[in-house]
Amino acid sequence: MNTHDIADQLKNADLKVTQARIGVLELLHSTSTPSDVQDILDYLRKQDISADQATVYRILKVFVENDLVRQVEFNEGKVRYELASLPHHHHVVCVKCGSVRDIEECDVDEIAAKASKKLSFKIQSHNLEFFGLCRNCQH
Amino acid sequence: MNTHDIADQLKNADLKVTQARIGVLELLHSTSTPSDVQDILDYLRKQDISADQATVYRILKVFVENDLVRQVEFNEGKVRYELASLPHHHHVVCVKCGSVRDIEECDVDEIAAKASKKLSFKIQSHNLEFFGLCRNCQH
DNA sequence: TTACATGCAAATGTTTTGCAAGGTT
DNA sequence: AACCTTGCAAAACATTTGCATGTAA
Repeated sequence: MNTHDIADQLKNADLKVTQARIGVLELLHSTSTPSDVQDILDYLRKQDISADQATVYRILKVFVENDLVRQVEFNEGKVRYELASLPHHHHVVCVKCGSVRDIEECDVDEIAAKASKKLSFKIQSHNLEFFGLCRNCQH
Repeated sequence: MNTHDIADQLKNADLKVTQARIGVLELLHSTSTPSDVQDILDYLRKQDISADQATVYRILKVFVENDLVRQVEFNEGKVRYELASLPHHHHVVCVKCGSVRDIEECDVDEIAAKASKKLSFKIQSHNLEFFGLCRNCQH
């Protein structure tokens, strides 16, 4: 995904194309582990874009509202962000070293459908995270 | 669950029995929605126990380490806590009004087993939260 | 008595907001 | 030009830490 395609992604969502927004999407496109705000600020600084933290939070808010990114949490007391366009998946987080792996399989929709009916909820999304020890940290 | 039983719960975990710890467990026993730290502070104040916030965080840390409570997050940028002794379940969170309902069914273990094998992870726990609109907020 | 738990205060980390200035369309 | 986006500064909220004091066992 190059800068031009990313700009299109923004235009399609009726969002103005700015350096900071492009930078945020670039980072999220380039990594598989969901990024937190600090990751994003560090990346932007390296790219000489250096957006303010308030700007990054506002960008992420707009992106979530426009379904460009999703929020994810790993029990850290802070929110992480990943592209909403990623194929649906879940995460396995190592509680010791923090490494993250993806899981492609997801049979959660059935559970969601049942719950939706039973509770009269209109379910829009779900988060599923696994916690444990990665291969290295098991010793 | 009365105060005596809660004290036993602490003794079984080799933890000293204090008013603040009893209070925290009392609250978590009394509600089905996972509590955040502010909920806990408010509850303790009402009970004239009034623990300091640092104390509450330390209590929760010890409780998590001793498997008395679990951490849960609803994409709020903060951690919530619920009893680990609750039957395994998941949550449905209304993104508009914040109301929370429980789901008892859980077929996630199969997914976990597969992923565990594939990634050589030793999976210890998982969080699954659904987000959507409750019956009232759909209009 | 002894080890652990707490209070207080301060620091650190995360997220939000107001307002003026700047940039995109 | 009009509207949206950003920077800056400050505030609000969430979490952690050091150290002296208090308390359960």
